[in-house]
Amino acid sequence: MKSEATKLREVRDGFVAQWGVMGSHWGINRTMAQVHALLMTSPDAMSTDEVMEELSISRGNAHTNLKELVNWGLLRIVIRKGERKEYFEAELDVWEIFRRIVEERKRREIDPTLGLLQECLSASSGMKSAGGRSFHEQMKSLEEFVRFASKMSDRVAGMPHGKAMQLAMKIFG
Amino acid sequence: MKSEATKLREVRDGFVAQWGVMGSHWGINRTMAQVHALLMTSPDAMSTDEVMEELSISRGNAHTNLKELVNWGLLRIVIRKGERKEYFEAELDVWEIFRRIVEERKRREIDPTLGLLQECLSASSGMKSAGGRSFHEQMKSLEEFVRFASKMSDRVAGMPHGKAMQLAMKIFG
DNA sequence: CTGAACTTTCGGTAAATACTGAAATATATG
DNA sequence: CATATATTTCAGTATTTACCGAAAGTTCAG
Repeated sequence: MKSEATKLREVRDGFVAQWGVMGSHWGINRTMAQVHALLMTSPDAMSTDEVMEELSISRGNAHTNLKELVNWGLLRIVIRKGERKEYFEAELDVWEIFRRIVEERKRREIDPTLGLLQECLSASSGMKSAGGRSFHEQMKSLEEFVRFASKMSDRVAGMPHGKAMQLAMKIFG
Repeated sequence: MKSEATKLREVRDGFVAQWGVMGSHWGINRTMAQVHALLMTSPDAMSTDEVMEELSISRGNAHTNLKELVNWGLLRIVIRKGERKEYFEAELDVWEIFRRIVEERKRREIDPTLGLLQECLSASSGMKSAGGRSFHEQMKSLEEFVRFASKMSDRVAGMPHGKAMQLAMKIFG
């Protein structure tokens, strides 16, 4: 009979591996997603060496991805007194995780897109030809929409969990 | 002095190229994003050959990406009477574009994630150890949240443009 | 200041992904 | 059914992205 600890290790390893696959299906580095999954399901903070060991990856790789996750705000660095090593612990609150991801994706995806659209918008303003005007119109609708989406995602991600749930109820009701 | 047609060609080429860069920054094939940009700003439907020509890409590449965009529901195939070639035209309505993208990303990103979480949830239910129970709890919060997000994105993407705007006003108000 | 503990960087390499070009297949026309 | 026209597939190749491991850099205690 399999011990509970063994079973847990198996299930957790499966989770880590699959979360990595998911990650790569939505444009996130596989290893980064695995590190995140590992720490989200770790009872304790882990050091770079422990992460290397657990995932069988190199120091450089572990380092890069841990730091990237810190940049995303999904991991925190913690220091244990009397030790010089850095340990990493995951943000566990799902709403907080969601907010960080929305914020980061907005910064990386939405904001630069908006910039591009605004350039095209002004570069094509005042064009007289049919082609020029229809291009301008299309840029205008896109720019309006993306600007709007940007504002909305700020709003939602800025809400505390409770407020967001209230709002959600309105949508369902 | 530069003619308006020349200027338009420049601006549009810039848009197509940059839209491609954007795409690759959010996990979408660069070429696919370029093809999409090209057709969104084309006054007329285009054939595979015209797309190849315009973007200087091979037939196979053009074909694959055009068909993929049709799968996403972002392009339609149109047939001109008296001709055997297929032409492609883009969906131009921004709300419609948004809905298609949300739907597709949900199908690819959210649904499989939910499946994984549900497996981990049931595999860890009833565990007695501290580690087992905290793993189960974490899976539970994630599963609840993702299931909820899934439902919300269905709701929003299922709304007609007008309804969605009304709702948006509530959030701002 | 010196050495040990730990972190960061980076050139070379491996793996994954996208693209080409041509052949194979399908479809319409006479 | 023969031919021309158009679409689809795919093996080989090119490009991009991720990873390793060792060396360089940093920090801190003694």
